[in-house]
Formats: sequence, C-alpha cells, structure tokens
Amino acid sequence: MPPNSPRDAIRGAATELFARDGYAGTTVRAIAAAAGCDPALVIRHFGSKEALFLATVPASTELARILAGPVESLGRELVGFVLGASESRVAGVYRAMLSASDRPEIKERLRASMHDVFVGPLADRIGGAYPELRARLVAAQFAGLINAYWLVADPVLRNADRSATVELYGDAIQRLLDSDDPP
Amino acid sequence: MPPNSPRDAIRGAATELFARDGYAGTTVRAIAAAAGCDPALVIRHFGSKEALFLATVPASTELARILAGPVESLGRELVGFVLGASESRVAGVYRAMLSASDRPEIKERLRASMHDVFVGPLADRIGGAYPELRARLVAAQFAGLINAYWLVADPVLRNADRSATVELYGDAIQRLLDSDDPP
DNA sequence: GTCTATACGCTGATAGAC
DNA sequence: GTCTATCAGCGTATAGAC
Repeated sequence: MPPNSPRDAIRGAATELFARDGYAGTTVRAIAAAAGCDPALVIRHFGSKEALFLATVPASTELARILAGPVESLGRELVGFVLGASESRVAGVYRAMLSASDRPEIKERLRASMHDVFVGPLADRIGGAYPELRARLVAAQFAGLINAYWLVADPVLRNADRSATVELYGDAIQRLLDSDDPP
Repeated sequence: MPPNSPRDAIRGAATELFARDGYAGTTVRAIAAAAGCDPALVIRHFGSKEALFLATVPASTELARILAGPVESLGRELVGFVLGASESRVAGVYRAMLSASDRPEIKERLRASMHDVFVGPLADRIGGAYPELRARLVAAQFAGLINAYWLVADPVLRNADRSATVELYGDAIQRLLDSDDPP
C-alpha cells in the first residue's frame, strides 16, 4: 500500500471533513474536491458514503490506555480526557457518529465500539455487583459529557472552572466504579 | 385556529415521522403524504423543513413536574422517567434532535431548551457550591442515559434489571445534586 | 486496473397559475 | 390557499477513455 495513494487521500480528506461538518453536512463531492479526484472515485473505492465514514473511525488508543489505568482514579481521568480531547480527534469523530446515528449501521458501530473499547474491558476490572451494567452506565456518563461539552458546547460547561468539573463529574462517575455495595 | 386545519395535520404528521425516522430520514414529501396534502404546502406553511421540525418540539410538562419535586429523591426519579418514557414522546423528540444536531439552529434549540426546562430551574433548587455547573452536569448525565437507552439502545442496558439501573445511575446523579461538600 | 464523464432518481425549495 | 412545474444539489451506478 503506497503512502500517497488516492485511497489514503480520500480517507484523509473525509476524516477531516466529517469531523468538521458532521455526516450530513459533508458531501461526497466535497470529499472528492479536497482529495483532488472525481466524486465517482470516492464511491468506487469505498462503496458508499456510509462505508467511507465507517472507515474513518479510528481506534482510540489513548482511551484504552486510560481505561487500563488504576480504577480508583478512573472517574477524574476520564473527565480530564474529555475536557482536553481537542487535540485528539475523539470529539470530532464522536460528534460525527452521533450526528449520523439514525443510520442503523452507524448506530450499531457506535454501540459496538463503545462495548469493545469501553464496557467490556472496564467490566472485567471492577468488582461488586452488576459489573457490566455499571460499566455501561459509566459509558453513558462519559458520552453524556462529550455530548454536552463538544456537541452542544454548552457555555455553562465551557466557561466553568475545569478542575471543578473534573472533581464533580469525576466523583459522580467514580461512584459507579466503586463497589462498596453489600452483596 | 380551527382544530382540523391542514397546518395542524402537517405538524401532527411531522411530529410522528421525525420521532420515528429521525430528521434526515424524514422527507418533506413523506410528511405531505401523511398529512394528505401537497409537499409545497409544507414548506409554504412552515418556511422550511428545519423550521417545521423546531415547531414540533414540545415543552415537556412531565419533566418539569419531576424537576419541581423533592430534591433528595430526584436522581432516581429522573432515571425512572427515562426508562419509562416510551409512552411520552420525550425519547423520540430527543433522538430526533440529536440526529439533527449538526444544524446550528437545532443544536442551539437543544441547548436552550435544556437550559430553560432543566438547568435553570434545577440550579435554583440545589444548594452548595457551583449550583449551575452541577445542574448542567446532571443534565449531561440525563442526556447520556437517554442516548444510551433510547438512541443507541444498548442491549446491556435494555436487558438489565430496571430497578438496579434506577438505583445505580440514580445515586450517581444524586451525588451531584447533594451539596455535602465543605465550603 | 484507474480514473472520468455522464446520467438517474432522489432531496428541499421556489415561482406562478388556478 | 392550494397545486403544478421546475430548480439546483445530493448519493450513486455505469459506460468507456487512458
């Protein structure tokens, strides 16, 4: 696979545009123009716009690294990751996936990747009752924060003291991680 | 305003279709067909598809009632509301709004209604430090649960014991509501 | 094999005749 | 007020040039 192949150029342009303009806001023609090729080539290489989008979704290694860290400080770590995620592409990708989530295949991919990188590994590491349910609820909190901070971009959150957000929301997540319930 | 006016027929059909098929999945022509009129009439009455969508977003009285209830049991009340929201239209509307949230005006409406019916009233009712920030974070948890349960429809959540979800996630919300932090 | 040109059936939206 | 005709743009498929 040559590094400068048109296939990579298309995927690179698509990654950028999807993250910036969302799924519906990005046209196949715009991707082709940014990649310097014909629109038909985009479809020819990836089959469909939806398949191209799914090919741009990366495997977040940084998130996996955090989830593999110490459980007792995971809540605040996760919040810190979300608030500082501008450099990585996690926010844009998640935003694009949510914006396209009426498509069944994209919704399924969203669910599957959430389960594979988040719920599954986390459920294995926390004790107590209902580990998988609790891991999934932590993922719900996590997605809720990304949603509020990056997608809705609520000013209350954006202007708030960052360390206060980390402490407050981090501890609320931590409550679901700690297994202090009686059996 | 006559009760059986075509304007109401259009809005009624649009409300149903948007909730069922999402924003992008609902066409103006399908709305017109369901309302028994011409597609051009839909645009002529509401200006645009986006304006029609915004006109279908209701003011949730049930949620406002819960938020006005006792704060000490609000966490579990909110979770119970989300899990049982199939009868009301809250889930479908939220789902449709999220699916259309790359449109700036719809995103802004999502933020504004979240603030007006949720964050604002709640911030006035909870004590302690950072009341507005904490109320906004509760809203983030709330949206995260709707997202996971109704939009992603994660099987882990859908098959989980309902009362366990209410207790676990409700208590995680409650942690943000209670103001037991030192000043 | 890789790419371009062209076209098809859809979309949301507009202008103007009844 | 309501419908007809029509627009430009969309994702996509295919035929055929290099």
